[in-house]
Amino acid sequence: MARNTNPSELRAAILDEARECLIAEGYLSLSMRKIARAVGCTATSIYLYFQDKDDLLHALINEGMERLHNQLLGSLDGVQDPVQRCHKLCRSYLEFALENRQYYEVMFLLHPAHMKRYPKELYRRARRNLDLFADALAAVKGRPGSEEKEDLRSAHVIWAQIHGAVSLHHSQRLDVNIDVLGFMDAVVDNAVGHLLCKQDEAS
Amino acid sequence: MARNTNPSELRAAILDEARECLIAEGYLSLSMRKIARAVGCTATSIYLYFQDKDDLLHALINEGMERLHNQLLGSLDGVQDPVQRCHKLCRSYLEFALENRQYYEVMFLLHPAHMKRYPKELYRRARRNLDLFADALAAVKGRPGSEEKEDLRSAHVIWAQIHGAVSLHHSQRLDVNIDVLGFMDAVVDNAVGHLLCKQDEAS
Amino acid sequence: MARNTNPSELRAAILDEARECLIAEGYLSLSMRKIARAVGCTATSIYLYFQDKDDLLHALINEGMERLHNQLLGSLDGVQDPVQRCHKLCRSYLEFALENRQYYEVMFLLHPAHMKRYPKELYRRARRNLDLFADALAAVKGRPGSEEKEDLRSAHVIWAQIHGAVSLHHSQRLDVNIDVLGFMDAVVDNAVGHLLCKQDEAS
Amino acid sequence: MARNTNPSELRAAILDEARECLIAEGYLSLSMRKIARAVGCTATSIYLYFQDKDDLLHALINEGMERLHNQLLGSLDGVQDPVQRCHKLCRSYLEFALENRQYYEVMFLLHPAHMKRYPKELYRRARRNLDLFADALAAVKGRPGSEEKEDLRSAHVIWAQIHGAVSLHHSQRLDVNIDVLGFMDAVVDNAVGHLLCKQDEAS
DNA sequence: CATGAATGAGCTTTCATTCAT
DNA sequence: CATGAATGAAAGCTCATTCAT
Repeated sequence: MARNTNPSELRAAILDEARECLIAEGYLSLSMRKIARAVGCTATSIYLYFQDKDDLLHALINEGMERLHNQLLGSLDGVQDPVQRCHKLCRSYLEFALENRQYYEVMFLLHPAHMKRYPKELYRRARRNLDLFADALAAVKGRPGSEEKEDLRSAHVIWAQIHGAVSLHHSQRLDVNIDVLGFMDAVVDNAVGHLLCKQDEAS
Repeated sequence: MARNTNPSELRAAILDEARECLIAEGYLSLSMRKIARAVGCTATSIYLYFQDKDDLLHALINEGMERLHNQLLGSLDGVQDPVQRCHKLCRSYLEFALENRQYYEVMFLLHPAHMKRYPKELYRRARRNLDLFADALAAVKGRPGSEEKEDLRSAHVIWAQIHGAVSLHHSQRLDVNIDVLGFMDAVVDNAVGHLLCKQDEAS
Repeated sequence: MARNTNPSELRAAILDEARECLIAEGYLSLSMRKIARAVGCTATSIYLYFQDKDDLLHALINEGMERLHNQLLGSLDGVQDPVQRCHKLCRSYLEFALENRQYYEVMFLLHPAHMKRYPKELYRRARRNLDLFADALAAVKGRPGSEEKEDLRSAHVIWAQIHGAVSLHHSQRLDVNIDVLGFMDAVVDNAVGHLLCKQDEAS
Repeated sequence: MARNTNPSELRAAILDEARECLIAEGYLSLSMRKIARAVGCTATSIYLYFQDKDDLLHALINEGMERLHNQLLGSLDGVQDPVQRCHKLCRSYLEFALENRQYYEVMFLLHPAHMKRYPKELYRRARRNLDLFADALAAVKGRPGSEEKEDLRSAHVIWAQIHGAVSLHHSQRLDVNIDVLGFMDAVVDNAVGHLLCKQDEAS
């Protein structure tokens, strides 16, 4: 495992293990040494591929964003109805968040003070996930891409709704009397349902 | 500053500084030594007032919950209309969250794995804040206190919406093109508006 | 428990608790704070009765020496035969050692570097325990008190034999295949038996 | 001294200093920091060579056991007479103990509660030292290796005798009027002499 | 006689990072 | 491309002790 033929294989291995560590033990226990031990190389070697811990984290986040993007795209496969598409996106995002807790936390929750600023070019790619939501919303309203600002804001509102539910769940702030699955259903309904409601009003 | 005239002044000062440290660097870098340095006492002294780090955090959370409760209660003063009351609660909660990021993070974001279990009796007091929302919702539906479970869930949905918005903002995940205040308005509208919408349907 | 009527009751209580702590958790965990907590007074109060931790330890050792002395004396009650008396002393010492492990360690094992020099006047009292052995040995040889040096040395030899057995047992260095009780019997036999053996030779 | 030419020099230096610290202040005050300071490296560096404090202690014990073993073996060189061999072993052990108090304490006095369990494979090597005694005793009785249990016990009795003398000396519990060398002679005589005495009886 | 407040030094251990090779 | 050695800072916490009251 230690000696790889392909030179960039090690980089991949490091990312893999870092992800595993992250998912298994959380950000707090994510240490260069542990990753190195798991990969089978020295801690120093990691610095050959990543400037520092933050750089590694950024790569990790980026990877997560790609995965999320693919999952979101996949969820839209063959779905035509605009409202349905919104629904699918929410569901898909929710699933990703619930299945990748620690990952999700680094991606969307980690306090900026603990990380260097996320680089612009990476951010641009990450933004595509939000755009999926915005586009879907625009489609619902029948005007593809126009009035971007409003769609972007609406996307943020929906995002906030789901993100809030996820993060309350992750940090175990939900009351014990709440049935989690039912709650999540209600959350998605509220996020998307409101849209229709608003639309009905408009029409 | 070391020797305070008032005996419990130091305790208050520690709590204050702990809050400051939290806002400045987040939970992960909250250290007893840093707090002590900021306060102007030794780390050991902190242990005179708090059993350990977790105890200090619990005190912080509790303090925040009390403040929030008072603020929420205050916001309802003289407001009769049930829907208006919901609106007020949301606004008030939002204001608190935005103005007290330092508190807010420990109160609602800090992962339990990083902290001893929050003591039951403190939790019971904290729960009152959620109850305010649930009660207001019940009032909207015209059936005071009945169907508690559904009201509790609805309260959670609203809470998730606002909490999500706040936490995205705090962790600086909101797109730069988003006008924060406008976004927050939209969030509250969505949280409460949906209620009405649903009610209209029902009627 | 905290407020005693008799002023010197507290001193006694401190010693009692210190002994308990010592027996229960060993020297390493013996802390002024713990003792104070157990007694129900503040750590500061201990300093009213004992100059410092070493002073307290000395008092503790002294107490132990007195107890041992009484136990040794008691064991001789009604026993006339000189050799029997030697035997009884050994047995009695052994019992004390086995039943008061942590106590015993402080009395006879604690590294001098961890304690101020044991005060002369206390030492003199402690010496009486050895004297009991030396006197008994002298009696065996039929010459009461004469040739003190040789008797003192012999007493030390016997003492070393038993102390060695006890201390190997306490620090769990005895092989698992050794039956402890049988071993201790053999040890006492060896300590005393040799005496007789030597005497037989002499006669 | 920080950067050593020979890579494993530091490891040796650490062990050396640890031993020195032990003799100077005893186990209780043995601290990684102190060792590091004495060696001239940082405390962190110690962790490059030893997993933790216990690991360091185990290494120290092991080293001591090996040395003792070699010394015991050496003392038997060319000695044929069984009783003489017993005598030599005792003398040799005694010399080791007196000349290596630093080792000796960790090896035979340190309470297990203060240390991780001594690893089995190391213990097996350490046991060889006791076996030397047991074998020598069996030889005296003319039955090589048989009746192991009894020989093992006798070995323990002798061991206890010498160990007791040594440990009283180390912890400075011997009376000032005792001539140490003479005392030690008497101790060895007692340990071995008794054997012969017993044997004479038997014959 | 007794306390409450405070200190400073100490502990073991982990961390991200660097540098010479 | 990769390593082994080393560092300095920091963490949470406990300790014996002092001092003013």
